[in-house]
Amino acid sequence: MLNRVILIGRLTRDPELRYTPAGVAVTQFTIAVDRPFTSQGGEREADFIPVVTWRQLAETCANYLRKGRLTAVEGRIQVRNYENNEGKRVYVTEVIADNVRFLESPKSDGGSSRDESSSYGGGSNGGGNSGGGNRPEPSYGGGGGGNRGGGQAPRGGGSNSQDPFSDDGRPIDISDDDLPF
Amino acid sequence: MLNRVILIGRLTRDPELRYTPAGVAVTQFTIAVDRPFTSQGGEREADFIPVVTWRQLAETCANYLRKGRLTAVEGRIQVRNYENNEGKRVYVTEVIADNVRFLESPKSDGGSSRDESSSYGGGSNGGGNSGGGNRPEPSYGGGGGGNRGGGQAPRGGGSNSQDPFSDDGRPIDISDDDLPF
Amino acid sequence: MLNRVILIGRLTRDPELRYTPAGVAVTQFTIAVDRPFTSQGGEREADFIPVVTWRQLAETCANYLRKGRLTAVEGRIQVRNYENNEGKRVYVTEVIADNVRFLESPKSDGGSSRDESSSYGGGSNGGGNSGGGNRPEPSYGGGGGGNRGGGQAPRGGGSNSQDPFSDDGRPIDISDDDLPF
Amino acid sequence: MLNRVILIGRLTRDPELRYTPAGVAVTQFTIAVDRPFTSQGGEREADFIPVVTWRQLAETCANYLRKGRLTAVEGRIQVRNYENNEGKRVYVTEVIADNVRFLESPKSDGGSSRDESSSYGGGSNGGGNSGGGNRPEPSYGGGGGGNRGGGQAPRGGGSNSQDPFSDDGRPIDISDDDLPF
DNA sequence: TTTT
DNA sequence: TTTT
Repeated sequence: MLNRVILIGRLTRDPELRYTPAGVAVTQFTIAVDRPFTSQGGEREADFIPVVTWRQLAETCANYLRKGRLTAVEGRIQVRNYENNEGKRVYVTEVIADNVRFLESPKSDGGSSRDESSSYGGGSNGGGNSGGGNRPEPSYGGGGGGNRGGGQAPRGGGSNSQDPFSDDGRPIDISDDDLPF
Repeated sequence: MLNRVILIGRLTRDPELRYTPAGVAVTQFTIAVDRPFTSQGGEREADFIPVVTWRQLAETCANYLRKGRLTAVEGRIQVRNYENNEGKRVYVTEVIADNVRFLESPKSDGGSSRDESSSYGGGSNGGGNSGGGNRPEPSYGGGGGGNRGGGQAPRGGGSNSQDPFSDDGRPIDISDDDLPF
Repeated sequence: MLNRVILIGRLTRDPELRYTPAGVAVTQFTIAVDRPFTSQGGEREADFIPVVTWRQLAETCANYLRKGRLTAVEGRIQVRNYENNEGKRVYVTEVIADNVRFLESPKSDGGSSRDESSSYGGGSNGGGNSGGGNRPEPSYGGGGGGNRGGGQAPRGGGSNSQDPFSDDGRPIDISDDDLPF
Repeated sequence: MLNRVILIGRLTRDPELRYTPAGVAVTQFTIAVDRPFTSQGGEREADFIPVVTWRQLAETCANYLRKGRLTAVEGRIQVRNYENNEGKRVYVTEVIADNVRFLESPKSDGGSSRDESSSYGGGSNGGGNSGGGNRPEPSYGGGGGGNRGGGQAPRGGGSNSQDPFSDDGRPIDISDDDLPF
């Protein structure tokens, strides 16, 4: 009846934008959220939490988020399941985001995104607010918005039995005929 | 850096209380949270979200929560992983709760409460931890409290490579020598 | 950039439904939320938090919420201000709800709302989902939904300088020419 | 029974640290949170939300937060009231924070960081609580932690009937010798 | 002005 | 009285 999640953490990789066969944008990324305590060995551990965004928000995320960027995510927990190729049911837990806030401006202007991401807050921060190469930046430095009560994993017409995110690379094999948003 | 979850839903089963070898109480249950929209076929689906509580809160939950009961859970998302017996890494996502609120009072167990038991195919609470009726109830009808910034899955001294919740039945195979709380 | 509130508590009074001059429904109520600790004297205190809902959600709340009812509210904090009749600026903090969940069914069917609130989980639960007297009930026993990113206090065309909730009784003195939702 | 708030916004001023007569640290600040929509006139408005922190967290906030800094706040809504000097009851709504995250590092104020200083009219934080430059910074760029279920208005020995923030006055006398990180 |  |  109520399902709300708020996370602040850093992207572990650049986001992945795909399109469903019907052309709906889906972006997937993982954010690392440090745990509020240290482990036995005194190390700070993190939880790596998969996030999914849909439609307009998916495209904004794909455009503006990059590996290492500090990000706030608001959404709900979704648990979907599918049968893998060994006939075993696999459960996948993701945060379906309806609001994403970019807490860091890109700043870098010189390098590739590899450069940027390898630094993790370090690296050359030089050069004002100017843009990272070829992408437009949101005026506010914030972003997000979204389709609340809406965003969700599309349920395949016939087969829900495949992980839409398992076959990286090409258009995902899901149907989106009647997405409820 | 920030990781907060709030859920309201109903227990899919009676909670399971166990103890680590060092005697720390752990309770696991799953709550079903209806999605805020209907599926293609017009059915209302739900997410089944695993919840873990520790220590005092674990014992309170084991005492007062029952299958079908409407419950609010506050906590954080934790993603742990272990290697299964086929040598494959398995990821488990759970909500580590630090606050649980009992939104329904037990009402009686003798008979009249048809209404109550009809939710969730209820009825026989047989086996396991159950045994309705013989437990004290919290005066307020609420519950919870907890160890924030604390609760977490204990990380085994030597082997983290086993799902502590996979072998239902006997004392779980985890070490808790230095639980950080 | 992010503003989210989740509350569970009980209505201190029946909700008040009004309409703006342009016919937009607004419902105001206060929920009492017990504090997670006791006061000096060992008494359990509560915060009394004003909640505002708009449009469809306002009407649903007016129809189904009653004094004493346990309720979950999701929304954002809004601080508005106006100048009172002594020329002094007054600040009003409210939760603008976009999701409200009814955690208790009405149950009573005979009596007044006084009767209702005194029962508290008691009373006859008989007869499935059947309705409390003269009002339709939501099928699920839940309710809510709403206009996220939307709901907000309408800002008066000319004068924002009056508390829209101060003169109980008749149509509120606010303009809603271009409510952004 | 449940009361949780999460905010991300910017400090409108430097935080104010004080001590209760019994020596408990209290820090107050306001964060501006942009609304998720624009007003009639197309302007982006904000809510200005007062935040209170206690004890260790108060001192950390006083040490590391500054006007303009992007900050995440987690806590609960508290509504207190007192009688003002005209004998009228005044209601004050604040967020009592138990977790504060510093989303922007100070970066330095000495020289190189053009980028940084240009964004906030940086540099001289003149007067008040400031003292730029001479404080250690948290290694992670994050901060916070706190006393959950704890943070609360200290209950004065005799009179609770006074606004602890009413006697604004002069610079406060704090030490930061033993920062917790 | 407050709910249970 | 407000931040960017």
